[in-house]
Amino acid sequence: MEKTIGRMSLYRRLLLDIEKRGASHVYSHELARVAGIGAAQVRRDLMTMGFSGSPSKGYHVADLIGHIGTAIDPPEQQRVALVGVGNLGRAILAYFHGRRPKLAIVAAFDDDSAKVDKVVHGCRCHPLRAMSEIVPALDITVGIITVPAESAQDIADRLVNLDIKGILNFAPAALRVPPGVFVDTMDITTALEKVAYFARKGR
Amino acid sequence: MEKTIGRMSLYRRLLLDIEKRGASHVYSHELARVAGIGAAQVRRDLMTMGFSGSPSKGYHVADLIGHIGTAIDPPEQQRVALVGVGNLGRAILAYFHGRRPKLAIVAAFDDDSAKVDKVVHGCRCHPLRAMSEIVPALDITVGIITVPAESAQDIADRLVNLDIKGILNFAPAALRVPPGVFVDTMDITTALEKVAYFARKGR
DNA sequence: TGAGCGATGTGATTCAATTCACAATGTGTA
DNA sequence: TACACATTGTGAATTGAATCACATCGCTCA
Repeated sequence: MEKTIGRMSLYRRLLLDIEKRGASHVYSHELARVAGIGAAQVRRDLMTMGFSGSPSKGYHVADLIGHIGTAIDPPEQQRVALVGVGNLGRAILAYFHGRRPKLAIVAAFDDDSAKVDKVVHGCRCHPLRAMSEIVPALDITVGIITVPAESAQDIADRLVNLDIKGILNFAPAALRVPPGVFVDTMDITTALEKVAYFARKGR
Repeated sequence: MEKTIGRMSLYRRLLLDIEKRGASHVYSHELARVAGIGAAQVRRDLMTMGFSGSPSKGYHVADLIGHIGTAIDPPEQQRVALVGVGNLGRAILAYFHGRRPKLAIVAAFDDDSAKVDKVVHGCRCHPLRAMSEIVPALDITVGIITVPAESAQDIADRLVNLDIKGILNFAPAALRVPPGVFVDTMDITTALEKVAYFARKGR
């Protein structure tokens, strides 16, 4: 079901597009085509999420968008901290700045004195030591790790101690966390090596 | 087997660390622990790659590093183009700059006139129209897409026409490419939404 | 030398994700 | 109304990854 959740966010983006084009209904095979997957996959996903369409009209676009929202959006604002204000950290701050009111990066942390107390893309940068105060105060439940591999585990441990429940990790390191904390690692180096490999070998 | 290839790159990083600490051999359960997975998984992966250890000594670290290298590294330099020199594009250029001689980003493309002909983190930025000349001239086989979602499919089509065989896509869009072209999409928004979801709901 | 121990290598199994295939259903048409 | 059609919803089959479990091997030590 984890994969299904991941696709919901994609479906919603595609549906917003479709809605903008003025269509009120969409067939599973249409949504599948733009999502680049099979129609059965789409129907299975929507079934898993408890959404029904009607035979011969398909799925009601606006309803489905709403349904996805209630299923995957936080009911009220969910707050995120970003640790490591390097190039990648700044890119992520820039990307999310003001984009999702419901899912906002509200604090950044970095020990580089050139960055501390600066406001980067709408987000103030604090020293690492301030984490233990700011994370609980702002009720932050998700962390984004964009520090070098060597410090990633240490940062993860500290975030876990501060009761963070989800981590999006960009460091090329396998984080170990206790059960109950969800981690997704996006390892860009590994991804590029994999793409390069299959570009050479095929499949 | 795609997953196995993806883990090889991780194993190598961990093994380099282990080697640095002076160990000449490593057990599957040790490697598994630092990789955050099961020991059987590690053995299965190494078996898939045709590497053998010895019972009671484990795997020879230096040999294994070498074996992984010949398995997943390009025999000679493989060249990569990056399209879209925004915040994320720059972060990726900075990260890979000079890091992998065998897998080098050798050209960047962007139509923003403030960027064209500038050298960004060791990589010259060309206008998009120059792609059709530069990509074949430099024998580039892999593309990284860091443009907004709207233009991602267009860029992918152009790269495919220029005979690129692998694409690492950061745009939140499902790219459609002909068979024989490998695509990996790293959708940061979707990933963050997924992490936020499981941070709230658990598992 | 040979018995015991702790690894590896791997067939068999489990588990999850995807795809198939078709009965059930709503819509349009005559 | 009744029929034909295209689509949904979903059990069943398939695929693929991860895990289990154990026969086998190589050291070590008595």
